[in-house]
Amino acid sequence: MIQYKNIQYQCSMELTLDLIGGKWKSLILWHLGENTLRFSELKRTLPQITQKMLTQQLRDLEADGLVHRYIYTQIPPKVEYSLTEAGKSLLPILATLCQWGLNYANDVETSTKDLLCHQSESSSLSQ
Amino acid sequence: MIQYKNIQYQCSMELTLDLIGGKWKSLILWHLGENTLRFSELKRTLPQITQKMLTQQLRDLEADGLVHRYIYTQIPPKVEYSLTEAGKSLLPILATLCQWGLNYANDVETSTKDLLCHQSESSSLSQ
DNA sequence: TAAGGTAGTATCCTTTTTTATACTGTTATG
DNA sequence: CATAACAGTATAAAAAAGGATACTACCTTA
Repeated sequence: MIQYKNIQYQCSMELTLDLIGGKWKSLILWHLGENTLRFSELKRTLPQITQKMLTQQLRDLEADGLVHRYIYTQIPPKVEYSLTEAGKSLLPILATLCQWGLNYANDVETSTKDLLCHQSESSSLSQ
Repeated sequence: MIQYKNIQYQCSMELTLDLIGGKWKSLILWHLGENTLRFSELKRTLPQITQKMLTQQLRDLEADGLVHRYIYTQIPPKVEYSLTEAGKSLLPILATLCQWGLNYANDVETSTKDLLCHQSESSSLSQ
């Protein structure tokens, strides 16, 4: 049992999911791990995300103290996003998750190839 | 760039998220890490989840080879869920995530207390 | 006969998430 | 003047996720 922002969690996993779950947050954190990035740079790094989503997720991450937002008061506007210490502390875990996905896909790929040896036409992506 | 089930991922993090993202999957995996569980036991472990969601997520996890489903052909029905090797390989990472959430909440709790000592009106993040 | 446990489906509905589109205001460039 | 880049907002709509309820089929117990 753990509490954060007036929410009770039976398991700290649920808390973790609230902080970094969803389609974009861990991806954003991951890409900010390499560099400090401006809004538009981040947008280009994640071409699929919409401006609204990017703004929203960054605001959430900022409110949870995982991302820092630095506004240069200049024109045209310049805003830089970087990881806080808390955000940085997640990087090794995200790296492990990334690597796990890679290994997983390779293992499946390999065992799929074994199967494909017995099939006549293997490459089409019928969908 | 990585591929799985005819989907292209720019980053293996996205693949990982497809496999274990969402509100329930990592929670289910986490609870199955301790024991093999029957459907109804799992349901009691996660009281908030509906039968439909539990069934759906378990089917997804099974299709991705993370969970094994063993049906006893008996009446009343008995179905046991357990982690596959791939599922088990995730446990250490989930444990780390869990621990990270715990540390995070404790740190925030502590620093919030510090702040409150000095604080009459300083907290508003006007924006 | 009725209720309860088992592991689900089926259907409809609500909520949340995500997307699409248009728009703001400033400066610089052509 | 028109366009583009910047960092967003606002609004509406679509899609996905999640929830509520009822239902199946079988057996056991009362």
